[in-house]
Amino acid sequence: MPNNQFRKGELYSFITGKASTAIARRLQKNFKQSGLDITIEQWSVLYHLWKQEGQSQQQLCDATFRDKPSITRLVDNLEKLKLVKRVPSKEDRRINLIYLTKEAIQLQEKSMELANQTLNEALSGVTNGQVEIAKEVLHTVYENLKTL
Amino acid sequence: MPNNQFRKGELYSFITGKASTAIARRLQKNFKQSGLDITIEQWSVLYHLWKQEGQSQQQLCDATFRDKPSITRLVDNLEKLKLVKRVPSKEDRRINLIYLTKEAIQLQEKSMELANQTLNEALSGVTNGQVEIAKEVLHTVYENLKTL
DNA sequence: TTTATGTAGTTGCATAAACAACTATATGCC
DNA sequence: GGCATATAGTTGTTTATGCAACTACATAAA
Repeated sequence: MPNNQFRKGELYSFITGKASTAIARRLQKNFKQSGLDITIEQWSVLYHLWKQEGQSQQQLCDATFRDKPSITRLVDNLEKLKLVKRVPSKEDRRINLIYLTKEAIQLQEKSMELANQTLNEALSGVTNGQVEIAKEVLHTVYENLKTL
Repeated sequence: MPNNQFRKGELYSFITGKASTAIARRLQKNFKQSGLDITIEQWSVLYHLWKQEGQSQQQLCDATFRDKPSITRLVDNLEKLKLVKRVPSKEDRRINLIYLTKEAIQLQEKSMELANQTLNEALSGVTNGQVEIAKEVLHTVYENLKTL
């Protein structure tokens, strides 16, 4: 393990993920200031449904890297907010397909604009080349660890 | 904003922090397998106390990027586990100084070893140069956003 | 057809986070 | 000294996560 010694120094910031916490908080704050009353966790589910609605809860688990109970409850809360609807699949009665309401569809544009704006605040002073490498590293880390 | 268009592509992975979630889960799993019965959040507080004990709760807030209620409750739980003790400051009676118990001191070596091992699992296949750049980017993001 | 096994989703419980409201102590100014 | 203001920490409420245990349905083999 040749890199071992080198790497020991600053494991803390990697493990605790202060940067992503900071981005999440800032996005939440920007949502609030614009009168958008959803959590970032709820937004992260909507994000995948905007790309493709009618996904099963299991598909949302895989897409958002959450376990099944987490998605059950996020969908519960999104349903209470009248942003999504559970529709039982006709082919497989175990499955709920999740569909967006009109209200949720209307949230897409504004919230994606806020997300982009937040990301630009976050990455101010960072070059595209650096961003690319950071993305690669984070992706590799995720790939290395995603399998339980 | 010349980089705007470029950056829009993959905001999602940045914002949701799947990589740091994955590291945190893996470390938690490695703790459990070694019979270490603490959460990563508790570990992150102990981490700063191992470097310097007798810090105030406010100092721990700053160090761990958490708000005061979060630290109050983490210290509550660490106290229940008999890993730390609150000692009222004699100079300023508003302040609690947090000290480690013998049990907590004994946890340091094993848990840091597991943290290093987890980080090496996470960074397998990533070069030192890439890690350095990723660290810089994450640090810049944190600096850009840390002020509420 | 029955039985075993796997998959989708839910519920209970403990821990943690964000935010607002609160208490107690300290500090600085009149 | 007395009052305003700031700081340290706590408590309540809502939302979210991780894990284990559970129900319901599907599939494949005996």
